[in-house]
Amino acid sequence: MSNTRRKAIKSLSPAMLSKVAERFKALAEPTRLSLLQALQGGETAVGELVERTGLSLANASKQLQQLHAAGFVSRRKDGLFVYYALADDDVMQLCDLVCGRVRRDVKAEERAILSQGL
Amino acid sequence: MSNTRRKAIKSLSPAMLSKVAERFKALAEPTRLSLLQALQGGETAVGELVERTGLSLANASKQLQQLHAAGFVSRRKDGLFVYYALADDDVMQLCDLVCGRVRRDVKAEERAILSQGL
DNA sequence: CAACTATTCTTCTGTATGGTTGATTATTTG
DNA sequence: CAAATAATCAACCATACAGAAGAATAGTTG
Repeated sequence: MSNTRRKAIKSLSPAMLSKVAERFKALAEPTRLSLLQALQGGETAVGELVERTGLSLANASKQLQQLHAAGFVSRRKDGLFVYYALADDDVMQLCDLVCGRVRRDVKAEERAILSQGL
Repeated sequence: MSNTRRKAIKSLSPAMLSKVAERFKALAEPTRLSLLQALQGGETAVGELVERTGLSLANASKQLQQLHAAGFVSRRKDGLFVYYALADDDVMQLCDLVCGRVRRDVKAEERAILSQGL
């Protein structure tokens, strides 16, 4: 029996899979997520992001570059400052989806612990 | 577009950010994505997944465990076989979002190359 | 039980990368 | 020009992890 029923979702080429994985990888680090979070207020300079996140300047800069390479944030230089911003709202859609999962799981875990303590 | 109040991640705790990052990390590897892709046909045993993906048995098993730990796939043992399945359709929503981005970017790149050759 | 099969576990190696530190490049200002 | 500020770059270290190979486990069948 072979896979006769092909769904609307077509199989991606290995090259595509790599690119997709790369994008996910950019979101797979708490520090980068916190930067994205800090960017929700709108376009922000690196220094300000450092204050909001508590990251070191060098590290923040490095992680922002990765987010930029992955296409999740835009970059604009103006004078001494470099301003980053969320590239579009795909990012937040992604996070919302995952956050939903996490919240559900956390709640389930809490329930499990509670029922244990009875 | 009206200025619909976008429900954003409001200051997730570091612990939450870690959990979210972990979920993304599970999707940040081509091999795991290919396993998810192979699971689109429905519940499938490990051996069959190995055939579809070309992964080694040990590796496939390992990666499936990670996907399971992240809650993206379900696991059911029946006799000698272990059957995995997509846990829900969140996974595919996530992938579709990212695939959309990747496709757009690839096309943009193609255009860039074409316009260079003028 | 013993032989067999599907899966998982264990151990190992190479590589990728997060974060730090210090130097370096832009840009403005005196 | 030199000093000050914002950000990036470069080198480094420690850790994490994908993937391979072989041993071990669990369920099946005679």
